[in-house]
This record gives sequence, C-alpha cells and structure tokens, in this order.
Amino acid sequence: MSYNEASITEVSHSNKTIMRRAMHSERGTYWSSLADICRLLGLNINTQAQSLEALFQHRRFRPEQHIYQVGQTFEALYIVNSGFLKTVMIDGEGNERVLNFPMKGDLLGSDGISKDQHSCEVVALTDCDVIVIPFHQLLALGHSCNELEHAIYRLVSHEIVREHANLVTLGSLHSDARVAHFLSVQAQRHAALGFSSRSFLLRMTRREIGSYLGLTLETVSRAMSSLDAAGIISVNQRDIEILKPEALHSINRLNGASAQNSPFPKSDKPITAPAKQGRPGKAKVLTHWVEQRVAA
Amino acid sequence: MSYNEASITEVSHSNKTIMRRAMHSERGTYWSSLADICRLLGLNINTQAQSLEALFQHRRFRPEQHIYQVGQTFEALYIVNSGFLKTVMIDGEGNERVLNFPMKGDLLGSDGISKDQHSCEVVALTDCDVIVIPFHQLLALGHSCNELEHAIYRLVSHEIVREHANLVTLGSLHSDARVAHFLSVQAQRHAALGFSSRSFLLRMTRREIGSYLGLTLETVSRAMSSLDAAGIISVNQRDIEILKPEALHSINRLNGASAQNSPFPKSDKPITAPAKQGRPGKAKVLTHWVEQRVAA
DNA sequence: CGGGGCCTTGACAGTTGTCAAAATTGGTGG
DNA sequence: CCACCAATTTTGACAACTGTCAAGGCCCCG
Repeated sequence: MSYNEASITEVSHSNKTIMRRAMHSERGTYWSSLADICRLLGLNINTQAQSLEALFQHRRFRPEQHIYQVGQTFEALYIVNSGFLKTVMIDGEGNERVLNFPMKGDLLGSDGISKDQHSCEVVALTDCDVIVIPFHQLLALGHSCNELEHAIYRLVSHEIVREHANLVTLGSLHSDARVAHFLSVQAQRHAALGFSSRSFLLRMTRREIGSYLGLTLETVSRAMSSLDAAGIISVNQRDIEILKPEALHSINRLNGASAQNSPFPKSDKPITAPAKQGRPGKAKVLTHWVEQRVAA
Repeated sequence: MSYNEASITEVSHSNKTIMRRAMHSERGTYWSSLADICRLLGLNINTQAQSLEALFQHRRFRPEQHIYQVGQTFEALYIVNSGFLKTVMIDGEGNERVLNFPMKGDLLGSDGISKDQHSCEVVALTDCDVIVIPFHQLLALGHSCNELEHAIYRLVSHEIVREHANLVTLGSLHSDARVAHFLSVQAQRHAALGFSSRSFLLRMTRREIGSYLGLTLETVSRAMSSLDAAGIISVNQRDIEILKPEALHSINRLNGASAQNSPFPKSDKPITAPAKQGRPGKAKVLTHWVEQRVAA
C-alpha cells in the first residue's frame, strides 16, 4: 500500500491534523487517498474527479485495544489496512459473542449507521493499522461521483450477504463441518492477501473461534484434532497447515435444521471428504463420521 | 395505509404505467407516495421537497409466490405493505435455510445491492402487498434530500444489526430459549403493528421456524409443548397465546458457546422464567430445566 | 525457573437429532 | 354432508452429538 506521509498543506482541516499528529507523534501520522482505499478494496472507480485525492487518516492499535465500543457515537467507517481483529457483541450479562474476524481490506463500523451509535465493538487481535473514513465526508464524496456512491452501498450490502452466509453455517452444519469451513475460509482469505493458503497462523483463541461458530472451545479443539488425525490438516497450537484443501472444502455435513423442501428425494449421499489415511500419531479422538471416512 | 389509486396523469413514465396496469387489471394498480412509505417505515423526514410526491407501485403476491429469486438481477428494494413472508437461502444441494420472516414495514432486497444480483429469495407465506422501489430512483431522490439519503443507509444498516442479533440468538441460546425468544419477538412485532401481543397466528410451519432457529421441527414442537406445560404460553397448532410475557422474555438459558470473558466470575444464577404451575393437561414432555422451574 | 494462559484430551451427562407412529387439520370429491 | 387424503403437528424411544468438568501439557513472559 502506498502511504502518504501527512503534509499539512494538502489538507483542508489543518488544525485537526496538527492535533492528531501530536497524538501519534512517535511515528508520524499516515494518510491514504481515496484512490489508495479503492485499490485496497479492489474497487475500480472510473472518475477523474479530484475526490480521488481526498485524504483519510490512519490510526494504529495495539492488541486488546478497541477500534470502537458498544454505545459509542457513530462517526466514521473504517477500513483495515493491516492486522487482525475481532468484532464482538456483548449481551446484558457480559457474555461476549464473536461476530467476525476482520482483516486487511475489510469494512468496520457499518453497524453504527442504523442508530448513530455502535451496537457492537471491534477489538484488535494484533497490531493494526486502520483507515478512518468520516461518514459525512464519505457521503459528500458520493455526491460528486455516482459510481462511488454505488460502491458504498455495495460495501454495506456485502456485509449483509456475509452475515447470511454465517447464519447458514451456524444453523446447518455440524461441529466438524463448521470448523472445517472456518479454516477453509481463513485459508482463502489469507491467500487473497497474498499469503500462503496452505499454512497460516490463527490470531484468535479456541474460545474465540468457538464463540464465532457457536461451539465450545473444547469442541473446536476436538474438531481440529479430528481433521488432523484424518490427515486433512496439521495443527500445532495456532499453527495451521492445510494438507488437502479440497477435502477440507468439501466437508459439509448437514444438521437436521436445514429443511429440505426441495423436490429431490433425500437419496444421494452428501458430498463429504475423501480422506484416506489417518496418520498414526497424536489425537486418538475421532468422531464416527471421520472414523468412517478414514476407514473407507 | 393510504393507497393512491393509479392516476396516469400524475405519473411521469406513463407507458410503463399502462403496461403494469394491464398486468394487474383485475383490481387496478396501487401506488404510494414517498411520504406514505416514510409513514409506513415510521420515518419523519423533514423536507418540503416535491420528492415526497414521487409514486411507487405496489405488487400483490399469493402464497408461495416469489418476490425475487436467487440469481435474479437486482433492480429494486421492496417495502412490505401487508402480509407475511419468508427470506430463504438455498445451498448447493437444494437445502433451504430461512433467514427471516419479514412483515409489514420491513425492507426486502438489500442483499442484492452487493453484486447487482440477489443472493437469497423471498417467498410470500400469505397474500402480500409489496411496494416496489427501483434502486436508481431511490438514489436519485436521495440526491435531492440529504435526510432521505441518510435514512436509506440507516435502513440497510438496520438489517446488519438485526442479523447480528440473530447470530447471537442462534449461537448462544438453548433450544427452549431460542423458541421462547422467537415467540417473544413475534409477539412484539405483532403488537407494533397494532395487533394483539397476547394472541396471534403463526404463518409459518414448524419446519420453517426450525430452519430459522437452527433446530429440527420436532425440537421446535417440543419446546413449544414445554412452554405450554409450564403455563407460559398456550399452543394450539399455529395459534399462540402468551400467558406470561415477562416469563417468556426472561428465558435466556445460555449455551456454552457464549464465551464469558467478562471480569465477573460465573457466580450468579442466570435469569430464568419464574414459571409456577404447569397445567395438568396435554404435553408430558418437559426438559429437566422446565421441570426444575415448574417444581420451584 | 515459576506462573498463568491456552490448548488438548478424557469421562460423563444433558441436549438435540433421527426415526417412527399417531393425532389434528384442511381441503377435495363422492 | 361425509369420507378420505395429504400435509402438518405432536409425541415417544433411542442414538449421536456436544457441552461440562477435570486434569495434564505446552508455551510465553516475567
């Protein structure tokens, strides 16, 4: 990503700039142009408008720090420029549920538009660099470029589609399948960022994965051990290596909750992993299902 | 709702009007102004702009008919004017998952903005009347009124917040609590529409409720029987009467998946229903939990 | 080197899915 | 008007899955 070191003369609200610059004085304040952001998002906006030169400030966060909290007044959307985070919802009794694990290129904050107040919170899991996009400013830019405006709506709508997919995963897959799907998606996302899709590091705890998938941390751990024993992945704590991506991807054992209203009778066997041979070492825990697969 | 019988002279694209009028010739075509729609949504837009007089066409649907389908090109958002519907997602094998049960005043179609193509589909459960709002036209109106534009974003964002709540329900509540919560929400929504909040008719099957809640139809049926036996509700097929709304509302038995990272130790007993006396008749099925409550 | 998270694994119990059958409802046709 | 059929709902018995509780191992950090 091409950073733009802040140069005050380029910016309209210079007083603000000075203030913020003071806060981040250790390393200076970074800015990105709208064009940079479009690149980060993979957008191709065709416009010669000067709006592409509008600058947006970066903010850095340490692990555990909040990008925003529940109840905080909504002012800006955020784009993740680097780092890994979690989005969590807190219920009345202080229980926390993980909604998502955003990473580079992801949008944060769209939950706040609805009531001008955030209904969930985002926490950094690693060092993070986030671009702040004041909402009113974004709307103003949208007015000068229809294509950009449409892109904003698309971004927000994309969040809805993503959540739909989560709902389906949560409601209709068994624990092994949820974990397999989670790892598969993580791998793909890492790949999309230019990292290896075969080997990566999980940035969150088993408890957080469980919360995200609607499972306990023990069930997550066991599911991973099963996949390891089946030779589909290799797990060492948070270090994940994917040995058979296709196998991982094709695990979608269904729950009873997936109502089958389709005309087809429930005849054909579900598509499952063609795992062949479990490695002898390590976990002895195999669900019946994986045992069956391993035996086949 | 104040309908406006189509009067062609009021409308700009008269050719379209004639065409559509022909399609619905049985009962004539209805139109609503933007002001009508704001009223339906409970919005209070302050503007004298003539845009409030823009007219939008209604479409009627019979049970089982699709408002839109997966893969269909996105062209419009829809507001439900009357009737009950379901939003469903179809996976590769033809399994269907219910995502929501929209009713009067709800927004439909926001999933389509993302890729100019719908990723789920909406089906009428009863006779329905739906207002069609072509998206490009809505954007154009937004340009002439900032307040309206903001309202559009709020509507879409609200969908995100609603889905967050669904994810939490699905991931962190036990079956009884999910069903109780579902009924509680249904009651509130009926009340918000001016119907009785104590007694209402479910428009969907047990299977559809189960699909929505990530449960099987049998589990839904059993949960309702338990609540009935506990004297909290009265169930007769799809006829629901709520005897103790507070009790129903306060059932939130947690799953293990709700990671408790809060500082408070897990000491205090969860808030549960103070059900006193099960009626002697009917269901003999009680979960341990309800038994415990009933005994207390 | 010690301590505190975090992860793994085991044993067991509670919850929920599966399969099956009976009861209820609504609609259709004789 | 009644009988019958199909769809939906309820209920039961059982098995499978996942949560609960507990113990031990691993790793990082002080």
